[in-house]
Amino acid sequence: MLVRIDFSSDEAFYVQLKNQIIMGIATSEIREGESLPSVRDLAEDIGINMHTVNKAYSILKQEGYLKLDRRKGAVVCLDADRLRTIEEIRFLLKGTVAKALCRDISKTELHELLDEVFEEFNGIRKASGTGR
Amino acid sequence: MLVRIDFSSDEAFYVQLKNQIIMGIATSEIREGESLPSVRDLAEDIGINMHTVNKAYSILKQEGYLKLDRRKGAVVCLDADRLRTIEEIRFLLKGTVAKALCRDISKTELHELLDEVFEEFNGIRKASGTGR
DNA sequence: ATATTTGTTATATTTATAATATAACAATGC
DNA sequence: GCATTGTTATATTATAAATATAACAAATAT
Repeated sequence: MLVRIDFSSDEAFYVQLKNQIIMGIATSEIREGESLPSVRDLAEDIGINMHTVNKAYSILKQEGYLKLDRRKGAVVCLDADRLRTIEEIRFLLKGTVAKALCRDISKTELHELLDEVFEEFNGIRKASGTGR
Repeated sequence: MLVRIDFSSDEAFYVQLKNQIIMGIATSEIREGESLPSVRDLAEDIGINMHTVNKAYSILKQEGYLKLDRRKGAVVCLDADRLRTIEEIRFLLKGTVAKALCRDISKTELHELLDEVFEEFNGIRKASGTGR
């Protein structure tokens, strides 16, 4: 899977990496059971330090996106409990809605934008046997 | 308007302040044309440095939430162009949808969550003559 | 069996950013 | 005139990010 670090961004490298991996899982670019490159390989590939990659992997493990297996490496394994995820999403939406309200963007418009973003994902997502 | 800094949070003070002010505008706790306390007063009130408050105000000014007037102080003034805001919201939604897809949270569920968050805001928001 | 690669941990250093501390300036209000 | 406003400048401290080596145990490969 393709990863690119923006070295001029104000976002921390490990955050960029973490988000791109989540995006990769969401678009089925990388699927459940599949492995990511080793921390050393990926670090070499994208031009950052091994520990920075390790930090991203560790957080993704803690947040329930990866399982770190000695034989298979970093394996995509989505086993977080739904309730906590829903609370996280509610929190994210709260910030988004706040900004929308400040700009007189209506509830309807937000729903439309949400649909558009979903359409965007459907365009990128690859066919899958799992239904995800 | 009420502001409280969580000193044990991992979020930077100026980010906490910035988000709480945006939340305050969204809930009409503070309205367009109204002023925030001076950087020195607010800093004193919430127990942080003047420059940290100034940083939050400056960013809010740059992002089109405040206008800094010498006579009135930091005045709420929402004049950002809609297109850029919509792009920002689309970006935020993209991240949220990605996480939702990883957890098998459906489009319908997200729409429902969005409605719930709106309901939450409607509960908090105070009546206003402007329609905001 | 030996060598290599894996995740993982430890320690140290450098760099960047956040936060604080004083100080000062020009413009405004009282 | 005097206090307060946003604003800028400079310096220091504290924290976090990023890098650099190194090492260990477990697993894989040769």
